[in-house]
Amino acid sequence: MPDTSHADRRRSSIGARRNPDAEAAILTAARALLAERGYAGFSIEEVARRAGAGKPTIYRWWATKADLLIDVYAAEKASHMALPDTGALWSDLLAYTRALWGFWRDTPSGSIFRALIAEAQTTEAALSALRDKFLPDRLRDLRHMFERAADRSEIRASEIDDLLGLYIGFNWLHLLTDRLADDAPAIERTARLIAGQPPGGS
Amino acid sequence: MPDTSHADRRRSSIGARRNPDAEAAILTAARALLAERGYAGFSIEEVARRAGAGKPTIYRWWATKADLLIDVYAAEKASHMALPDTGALWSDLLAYTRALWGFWRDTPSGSIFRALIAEAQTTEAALSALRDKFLPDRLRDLRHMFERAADRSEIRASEIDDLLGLYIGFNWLHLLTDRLADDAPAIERTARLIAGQPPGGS
DNA sequence: ATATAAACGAAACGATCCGTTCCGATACAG
DNA sequence: CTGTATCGGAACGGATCGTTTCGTTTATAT
Repeated sequence: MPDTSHADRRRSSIGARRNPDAEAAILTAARALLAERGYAGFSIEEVARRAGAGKPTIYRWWATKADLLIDVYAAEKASHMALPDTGALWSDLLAYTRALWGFWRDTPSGSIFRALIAEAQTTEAALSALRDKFLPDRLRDLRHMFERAADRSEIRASEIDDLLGLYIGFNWLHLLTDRLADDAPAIERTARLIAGQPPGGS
Repeated sequence: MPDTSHADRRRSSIGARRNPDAEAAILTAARALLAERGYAGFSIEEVARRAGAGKPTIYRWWATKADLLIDVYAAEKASHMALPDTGALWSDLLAYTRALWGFWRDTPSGSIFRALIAEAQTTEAALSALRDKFLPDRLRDLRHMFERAADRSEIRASEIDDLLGLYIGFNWLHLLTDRLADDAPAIERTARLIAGQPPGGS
C-alpha cells in the first residue's frame, strides 16, 4: 500500500513548468489536514510543511485559500454520490439525506464544505464560488429527484425550486451546527414534510 | 476630588465589580467595527483599541469571540425585531421573514450573524455557543409562532420542531449566500409551503 | 479607619500564521 | 549553451492571538 501521507524526499523543479507531483502532494496534504483537524487547524503553513513544499509554490498556483479548498473539493468529488430513485420523493429524500450526512461525516468533504462556507463569509471570491458554482451544481443534481416527483404528481412543478431551497437549507443547518448524527426519525419526518406526505403513511 | 464635569480620558475601575461603561464601550466598538469592515476586519485587538479598553477586560467577560458576537447581536436584535401575530402562520412567516431579512440587510446584524456562523466553523467553543446558547434562544422566540398555529390546528404539534428547522435553514441559506433581496414572491411561496397553505389561497 | 478583593487599562510575552521576497538548484525549451 | 520558469528553503515584517505582569482605582468587609 502506497503511503501518501508523508512528504517525499526533496522534490525539486522539473523545469520551467508545473510539477504534478508537487500539486498532488499539496492537494493530498490539504485533504488530510482538513480530515484531521477541520477548518480550525487548516493553514497554508501546515499544508506546505506536510506536503514538503515551499509556501511560494502554493501561492504560485492558488492565489487564495478558497482556491485551494475548491481544488481539494473537486478532487474529492471523485467519490460522488449517486441519486436514489425509489419511486417516491419522501423515500428518495430519506435515502439521499442519510447518504449525504454519512458522506459529510466519514470523509473530509464535510469539513471542506464547512470551510468553504466559512471562507465565503470572509472573502468575496469564495462567496461567488460557493453561490455561483457549488450551489448550482448541487441544485442541478437534486433537481432531477424533485422533477421526477413532479412527474408523478407528488408535488407541483411550481414548487420545485422552493422545496429545493428548503431541503438545502435543512442540510446546511445540520452541517454548520455539527448535528449530522444519523437521526433517522428526524430525517424521516423532515423528508415527509418536504415531500408533502402525511406522518405514518408509507 | 472626583471630576464629574466631564469624562476622563482613561476609564478605570469602579470597584470590585463590572464597569458598565467598559461593557458598553466594548459592545459599541464591536458593533461599529463589524458594520464598517465585516467579519474580515474584526479582531479583539481592534475592538480593544477602539473601546479604549484593555484586552484582559474583554477576555475577562467574554471567553471567546463568539460570546462577544452573541452579545452584540442580542443587543441589536432586542431593539429591532418583534414577533408578528397576524392570526395565520403563513402570514406570520411572511411578515417575520421580510422583517428579518431587512434587519439583516439594514443593520450590522447580518454581518454579525454571518461572523458568528463562520466563527463556529473554526472554533469548537464558538460552535457550542452557537448551537447550545444562541440557537435555542432564537428557536424559543419563533416557537411561539408555530405553537399558536398548532393551537389553531393549522399544523400538527408534532411537526413544530421540524418545521422550525426547515424555516431556520431557509433563512440561513439566504443569509450565507448573500441573497437577502426582498424577493417577496419567493418568501411568500416558502411561507405557504412551511405553513402548509395551498398556493393562491388566502 | 483600614485591609481585602476585584476590576480597570497598559504593556509586553511567546506563539502562530499571513503573504512576500530573497536564494541556489534544477531541468526543459529553443 | 542560454534562457526561463519551476522547485524548496529560509527569512522578513506585520497582524493577531490568548496570557501574564504591573500599578491604579474603588466598593465592601472588618
